[in-house]
Amino acid sequence: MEYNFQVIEQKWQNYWTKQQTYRVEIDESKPKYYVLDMFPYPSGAGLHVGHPLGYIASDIYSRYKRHKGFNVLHPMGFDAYGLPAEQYAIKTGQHPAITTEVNIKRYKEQLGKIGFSFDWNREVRTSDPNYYKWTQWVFTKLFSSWYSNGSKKAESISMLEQIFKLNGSKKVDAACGEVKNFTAEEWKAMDKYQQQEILMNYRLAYQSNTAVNWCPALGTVLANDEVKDGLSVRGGYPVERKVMKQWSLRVTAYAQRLLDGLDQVDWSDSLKEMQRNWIGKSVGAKVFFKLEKYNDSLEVFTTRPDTLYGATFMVIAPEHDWVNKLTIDKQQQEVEAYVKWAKSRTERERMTEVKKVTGVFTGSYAIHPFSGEKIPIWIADYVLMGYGTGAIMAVPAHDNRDYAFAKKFDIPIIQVVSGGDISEESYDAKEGVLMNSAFLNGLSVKKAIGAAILKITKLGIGEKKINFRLRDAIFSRQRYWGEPFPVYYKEGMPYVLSINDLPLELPAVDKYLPTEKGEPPLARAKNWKTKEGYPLEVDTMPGFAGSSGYYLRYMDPQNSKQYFSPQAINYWQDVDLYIGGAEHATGHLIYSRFWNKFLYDMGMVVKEEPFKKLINQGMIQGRSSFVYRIKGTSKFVSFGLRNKYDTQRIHVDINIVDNDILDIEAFKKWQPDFAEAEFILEEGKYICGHEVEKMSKSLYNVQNPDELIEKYGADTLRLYEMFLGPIEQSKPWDTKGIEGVYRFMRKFWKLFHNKDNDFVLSDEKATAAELKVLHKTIAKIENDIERFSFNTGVSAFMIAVNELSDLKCNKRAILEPFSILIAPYAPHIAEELWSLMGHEQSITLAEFPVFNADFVKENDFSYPVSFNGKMRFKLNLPIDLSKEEVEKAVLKAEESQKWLQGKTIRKVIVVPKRIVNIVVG
RNA sequence: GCUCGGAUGGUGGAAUUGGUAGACACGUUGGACUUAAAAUCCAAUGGACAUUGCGUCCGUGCGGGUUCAAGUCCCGCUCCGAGUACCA
Repeated sequence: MEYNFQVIEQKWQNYWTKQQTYRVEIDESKPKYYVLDMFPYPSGAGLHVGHPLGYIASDIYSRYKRHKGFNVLHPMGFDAYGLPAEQYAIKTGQHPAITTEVNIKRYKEQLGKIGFSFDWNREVRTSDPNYYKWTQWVFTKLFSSWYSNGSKKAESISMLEQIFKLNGSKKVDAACGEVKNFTAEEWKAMDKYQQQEILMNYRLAYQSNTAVNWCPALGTVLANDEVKDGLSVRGGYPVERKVMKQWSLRVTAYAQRLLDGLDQVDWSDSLKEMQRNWIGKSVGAKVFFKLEKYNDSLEVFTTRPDTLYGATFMVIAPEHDWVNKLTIDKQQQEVEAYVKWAKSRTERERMTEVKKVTGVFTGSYAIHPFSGEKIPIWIADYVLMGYGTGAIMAVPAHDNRDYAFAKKFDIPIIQVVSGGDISEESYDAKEGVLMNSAFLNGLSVKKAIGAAILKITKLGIGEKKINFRLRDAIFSRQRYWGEPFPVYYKEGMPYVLSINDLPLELPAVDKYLPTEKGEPPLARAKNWKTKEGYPLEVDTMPGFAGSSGYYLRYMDPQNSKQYFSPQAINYWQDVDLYIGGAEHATGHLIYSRFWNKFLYDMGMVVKEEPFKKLINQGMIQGRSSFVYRIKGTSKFVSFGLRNKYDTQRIHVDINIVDNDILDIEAFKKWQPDFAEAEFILEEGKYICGHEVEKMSKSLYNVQNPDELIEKYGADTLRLYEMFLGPIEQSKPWDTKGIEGVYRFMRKFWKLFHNKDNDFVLSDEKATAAELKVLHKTIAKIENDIERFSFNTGVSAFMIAVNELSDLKCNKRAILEPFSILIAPYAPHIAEELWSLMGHEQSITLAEFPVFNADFVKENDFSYPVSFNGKMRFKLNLPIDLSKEEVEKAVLKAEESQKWLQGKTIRKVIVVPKRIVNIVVG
């Protein structure tokens, strides 16, 4: 039989489905291994060749681990909530669930054709009530928890209520919002409403007033990238900063643990660094500056308490609570105008116009805590309300932003650290010796920081403080297509539903738009209230809600009583290998870790970090093709001649270009405009130009996997995607090279077949040469898979098949183990050959061949002999010669004489089994 | 600006610990087979010089350095990619 991949692949895909080959259950007799892919959002466009890259790699690894005796959990599911389906629903009125269902079906078909070893019994979809029941449930748990800095973990709110009842708030060290201290008596005297208000400041899922980009015309909150120049990208309506009541998750409570956990995981340095920057820990001090006119102090955060004597002014953010309090009458108008202007700017604008220095004087002064001098308080939008206290002490000599501000508004600049020329620019480095700083003079920066903190602590005007850049995650969306919050309101206070009332299913609505009053779409639902008649929350959860804990649900996906059973978590523990795109570095991968740490505190999961090893697959870029039209004509000129004319470069569909040569007839048919096209050719061909760009429909460079599978088969596609290059590297897709892999597949097939294409294997004993090829390859493949070097693995197969072909080897003793080696990469052909060899069970169950070093032992080593570092010739020598013997043999060798002639030997370096280098002069 | 990656033939890439640079493919060229094409097979293929052969020199973004030996280590640059952005 010919290598008929279409028949073979169909046959085995059916077999796997029918036999449930990849179904996996807890099996205490085997070690577990959990391989996870980042689950996809099922978009309407389907998969392109870039999507399966990571899935193929993880599939190879999963299959390999199975051959190695592991019980492998390798599931797949869908991140099914998302904006595109909702937008489509708004446009067409079709329920997003229907769109999503259709898209998922298409995704599963496409995935099925590539031959993945997913256990589809464990599929999860975030939009499935049986799944989001547990997303909602975790939310209720977060709502009922607070974070104790003392025990460094989440504790229950009822415990906190007990503490308040007994001791008041004084001794509670919690990650919380701003709360005024109260005594036990005061607590007991409060009414339920007041108590709930206070508890809200402690909950890990809490409601607070948060500034958002509100677009009244669209009736929704927009993300930063949905706003441009103060207008909505969609529709161009005005957008304003508005404070709204929003649910948030107190991710910041876990900042330190999120940072510490990075030391325990096997992730790339760049990814860990990204997370560290995102968490943004900075160590410094909080310092209170007394106000001149009030018996009150302004709190600031600084990382440079050593430069306190250089503080010549203070700045508060335009949103700061004390703007009114600090503004004197004379400045009133100016301040109001400035604050209004600052508020009209979106965060994005403020970011992009970094260089613009703006600000206004309040007219008030603070008192310098050390020198007692008056220093002016300004308002400027380079100070952000969201970080630190929204107020700073400005040290223009040693901070470039303060410097620019002081220069513009003519504020004194006092140098307090030696080094740098203050007349030109600020000196920000943390190096030098203190000056102009009274008791700190002469100290190094490092020592001065300590001394300054000691002093402010003694004076009771501040203390050491750690700040994080990380912000709590806003968890509310005014959208339809997301998880409903399991929350109802009683007398205006939010309460969560009990587990018996979950899932709270997404209700039907007549339209997927906000109401006329500007409420979110859920407000349109009929009877959107509890049994008791209390109104339910109308916001929904964001995209990252469902993806934060999906890896846990795969462990026990059908459990209707629990998120997952204790047996399941005790067996599967955590994800051993996680493969996905780097775009989730700071979103999903922070939220998931937070989610997991919370569940860890609850005693529900057994590992504090969910993802042991993580690999970021690179992007597959497109390779666009171009034609060159002479401007104003319908004449097209070939690539090499394009500079002789005034041309316009036009993207052309890569499907009508082969090896940069344009299919002219297909081009004419491609678009009506080109039907009458004329061509100026080179050597009778139209050569296209090319460039690497992102893969996109609009650039006509999208390669769809279905077409390639149709033409070459899934095994070839799998091999080729791996052969393209290292998994973590971005690389252009180029269909050309797939032919080489396809040739290899047929060559491999031919090893098992004679000239007439009959399946023939010999049972003769394998020769030493054949065994050497096999075992060399076993070692190489094993090593390459273990270090995730899948591209070199493919070339090792090619080398082995080339060598076995040269040896005319068709021996079962070699080809049987070889089939197992290749099975993780090319499972269909491996199954087919395996069954032709007479096996009745799937090759999936076969044990990985064991490497035997005896078969690859060499008697000789071909020494490269260098003179002054330049390789001149090779000399075959017995492998066990000593250094001295090698040296002797090399110097005696005929080829050496030419290089030694008339020279003195200065040194001879012999590295056994590596190299010989002779230094002559 | 800051942080993290990266740069090797015409192309994708290999070289795992400092030890033969360019594995394996693609493409190209030539040849075999064929009426012809496809498929297949064989050979050549980093550059320059020399081609009568042995060959010789140069070569991993650029400039230095360490070393018997550098694609790999160190210092200084250039360019490209990703992330982030007034974080006090």
